[in-house]
Amino acid sequence: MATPTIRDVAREAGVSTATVSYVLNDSRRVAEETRQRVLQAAQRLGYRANIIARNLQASETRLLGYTWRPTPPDQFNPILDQFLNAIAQAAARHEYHILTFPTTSIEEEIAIYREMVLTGQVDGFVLSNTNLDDPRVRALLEIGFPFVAFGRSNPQWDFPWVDVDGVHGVVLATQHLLERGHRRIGCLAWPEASLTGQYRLEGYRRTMAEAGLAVDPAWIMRTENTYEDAYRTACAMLSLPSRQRPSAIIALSDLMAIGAMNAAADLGLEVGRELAVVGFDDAPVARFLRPPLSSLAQPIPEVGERLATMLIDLVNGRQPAEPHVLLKPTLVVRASSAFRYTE
Amino acid sequence: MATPTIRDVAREAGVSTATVSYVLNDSRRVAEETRQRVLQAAQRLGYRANIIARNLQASETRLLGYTWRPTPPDQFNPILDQFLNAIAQAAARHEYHILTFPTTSIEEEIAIYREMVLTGQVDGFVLSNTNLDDPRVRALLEIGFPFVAFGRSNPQWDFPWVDVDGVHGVVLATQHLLERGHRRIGCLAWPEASLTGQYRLEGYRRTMAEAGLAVDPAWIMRTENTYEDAYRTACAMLSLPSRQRPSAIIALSDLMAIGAMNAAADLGLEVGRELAVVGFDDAPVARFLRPPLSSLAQPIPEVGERLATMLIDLVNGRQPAEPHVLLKPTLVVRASSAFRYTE
DNA sequence: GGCCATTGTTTAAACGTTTAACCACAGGCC
DNA sequence: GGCCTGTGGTTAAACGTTTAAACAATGGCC
Repeated sequence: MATPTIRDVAREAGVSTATVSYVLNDSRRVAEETRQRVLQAAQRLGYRANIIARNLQASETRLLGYTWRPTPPDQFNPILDQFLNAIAQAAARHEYHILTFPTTSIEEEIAIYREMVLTGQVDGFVLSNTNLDDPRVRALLEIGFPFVAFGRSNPQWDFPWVDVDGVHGVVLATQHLLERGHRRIGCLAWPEASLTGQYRLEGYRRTMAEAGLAVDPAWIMRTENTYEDAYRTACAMLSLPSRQRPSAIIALSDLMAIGAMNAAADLGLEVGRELAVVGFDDAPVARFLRPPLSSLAQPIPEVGERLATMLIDLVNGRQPAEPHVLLKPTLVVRASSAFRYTE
Repeated sequence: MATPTIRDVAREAGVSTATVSYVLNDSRRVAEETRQRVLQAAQRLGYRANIIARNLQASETRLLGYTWRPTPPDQFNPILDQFLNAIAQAAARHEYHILTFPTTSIEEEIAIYREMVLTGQVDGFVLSNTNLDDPRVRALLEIGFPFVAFGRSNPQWDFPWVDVDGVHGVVLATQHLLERGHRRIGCLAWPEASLTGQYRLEGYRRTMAEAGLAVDPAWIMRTENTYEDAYRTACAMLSLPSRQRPSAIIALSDLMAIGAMNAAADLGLEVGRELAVVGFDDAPVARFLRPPLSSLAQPIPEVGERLATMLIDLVNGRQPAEPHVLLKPTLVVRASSAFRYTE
């Protein structure tokens, strides 16, 4: 009843364990007749090689570690599901699996990385949500352990990453709004410390400049990525005198976009007619909002796919073909910004 | 530079590997002086026992497997984040970790379970989203491998599960609506095949019966758990003649509740004044909707916590103290149903 | 017939732990 | 002095693979 080992198969086939291993892994020439005997014996016993034993021998785990901070109740994580799935799927294709573990702070996260490296629990790590001078990146570079990151960190540091081009995304959004007739466009941005926030804001600034439009400083307001903050800040922006008030708002996340939409509604402004709103992330719920929210969709499946294969390359000592990948988001236009705006 | 093994520590401390192991695991009396020498040697070398080797020796993996179907684009998964975190956290407390892997169908899922059991890749499984006569439950019972399920399946089958009491949840919701003056209450339900759907609907039926109210068959409409279906179905329900039309709708999920809210809006009915809507799951977005959506919150952290500890008990051959746990959801009342209704 | 190459198989070490079984020694007791 | 007990340590097997190295048998060639 206990699961059969390679020894059982060897006995059953009247052959040594080495031969069994060679047959099953196709790693050496074996006489056809013997081959068949072994295969049949394995089949009969329902034998499958034990993974831990194999891993010990190969001194690898075929596990990739991933952790993320649990989402606080005033936010939501629109991509975890897709992201996790994408990396797990790509990993599975190479017979790797994802090991998830919870962490509550960056410090704890780093401590656990160290511990896992030392105990040999995983072969590499996937980081997400990196920031400027991210201490996790620094730590892993210093340890010299394989990892890849969803997001950039410090141009000086050489490590493999995949990121979504925030500049390009917001350029698309801004151009789209300009096309629809908007001239006063506001941006609900993140604190300056956020690298992702910097890129996205840059897209806005650049496009406005190229269009020859001056940006009123009151049109750029920074807040934390929470609904409440975004709501309050949008209220402030929309309470500007009517000649100064933006007719369109780009929010750096869908969560904040929802805050803006609700602020507008509470101030008696109709989103989709008097005010345009565009978000970022294309959260599943964006389609279901009233009006449906335009948003920048990140190619999360491809991000995950690329990260996983890059990491597997690294783990196996291969230099990834493209260690820095910048993918383009696509703008999904919905009713919140589809209308033509006229003064 | 290579990570040190127990042999290195033994050499460094001038002692055998057995002694090192005994000291580090506190599994036998060792003279204090030797103990210190070993501890210091280990410290000096930064030694940590290799997990794979330990696992091979103990023939365990300290991994718990979990898989879920990626959410299709017309739905969302409001609890994955929390759930995964809860089980990972509880598991970590006992030095277990979660292994995630993707599957695209129930059949594939079962095949992978079989494979993982045979190759000894995990010590047990966490199932979620179980249904009546769930084939996964049947397969794992037949294999005789440790698992726990979030959700019930077949009263005849004896297996450990944790579930949220759907009957009680919808009883709460229905009572709440009755209290606010509603008499014609509709229910957006799931296809009959859904066990969870059966329980929830039962809560509605029971409460209506206890209140002595006859349920018009047109008030119960079944659809798949998608936004589009829910929207269409809600339109149908709200297009009933005004004396027959429900003044309140209980939807079996927040996704469907959103469909109902939008249907109402499109038919010119004001949710929160003319129509009450209550959902189920308390998705993060429920708070941000307009009006904010009342919903039944599932105690997901506790579900995950219980499941993980139950599974770890099982894996270690202990009978879980409570193998069947039914937790109560709580009703979160928000503006979508807080108002008092009068004809 | 001796030598060599080729083919097919086995032997045994290795991966890094844990742990049962054994051993050495000291002290106490008769 | 012999025996027993307790203490503190070591030896070696085991977990289940993979794989380098050794070995045996066969056939071809000079």
